[in-house]
Amino acid sequence: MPTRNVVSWNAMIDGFVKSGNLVSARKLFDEMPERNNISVTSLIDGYAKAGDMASARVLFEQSAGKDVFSWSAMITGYVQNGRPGEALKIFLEMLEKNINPDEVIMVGLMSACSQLGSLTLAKWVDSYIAKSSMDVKRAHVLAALIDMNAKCGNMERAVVLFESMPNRDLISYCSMMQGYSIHGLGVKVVELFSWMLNEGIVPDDVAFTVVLTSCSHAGLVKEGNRYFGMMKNEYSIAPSPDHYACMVDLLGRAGRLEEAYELIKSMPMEPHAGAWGALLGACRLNCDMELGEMVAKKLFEMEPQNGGNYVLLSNIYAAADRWADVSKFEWKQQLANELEASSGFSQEQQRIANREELVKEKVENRDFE
DNA sequence: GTAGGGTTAG
Repeated sequence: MPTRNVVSWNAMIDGFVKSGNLVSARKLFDEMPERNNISVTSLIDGYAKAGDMASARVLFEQSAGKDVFSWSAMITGYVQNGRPGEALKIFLEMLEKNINPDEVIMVGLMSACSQLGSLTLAKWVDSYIAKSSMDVKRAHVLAALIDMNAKCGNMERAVVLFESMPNRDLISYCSMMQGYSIHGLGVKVVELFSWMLNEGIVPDDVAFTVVLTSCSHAGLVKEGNRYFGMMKNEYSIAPSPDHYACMVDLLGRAGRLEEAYELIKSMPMEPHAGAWGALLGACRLNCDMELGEMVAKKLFEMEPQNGGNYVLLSNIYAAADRWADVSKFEWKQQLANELEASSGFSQEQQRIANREELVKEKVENRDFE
């Protein structure tokens, strides 16, 4: 029974993909006597999850009779690898092939749209879904719609969608809170967070990241501290290095540099560059040259290729009227930029970024009707 | 036996 055979091969391929063993997945794929769309989609997804969109693309182009699943794997692959322009492009290609998108594809497209921040596209996608026969009440679809509208600057629409939900879950709350956060409405974020708790929804590490960064940006020190404690004590979530970085940022912005520094030193793990970077930003904000120099020195060692650190230190010197030091570090920053530009990885990143910009521009000028 | 929503800097 050849059909049955394909099914078992596919199950094995998917097993390898899910466990991250792409080499074995590929080996099976090459060796199997007969392949179908499912084999291809599994492997495309594997490459996409591993960040290798080039291989995914080759496989996709080679496959005959592409279906919604293979298109979907490509679209979400680009989205998850931060290449929304490519996701959009391939979506448009799919429409030209007269393949109808389903909910999963639209969720991917909305995520791409959020990343692009294009209100034009957001409006088109929103009405496209409304006109379609898709189930708009599905949690995935709604959360994506809320996220897209909030990130593309249509908060009113995001609010309407959110309030129309009969059962809000953790993700839709996070989308909404993040939306308020982006728009500088930290007080609303805190309010929503407590509503969420009142509804009996249990926050996770991401939810705390959202509320903590929001408190930090809005200067809500007391609340931030409270949530940080709540996360550890009431929900038994061990703070990640990123949570610590949020708290360093929160304290630092509020001018409490000493406490911020103490917090870094008290971390149970080695602080990452993000935490030190938050402290350096705070040193700049509070014109603390002594601590700033120390932190900057550490960061120059940890990530010499990051030009931003040189900028921050030279800003600190500028504020202190130490112009000789300023020019010294501006020169160093230039060096760091050149270093970054000369590495192949960054060139690739730059190439992608330029391409994304181009696609975005085209989208803005396109008539979505 | 295949694809899906939320987080992190200055």
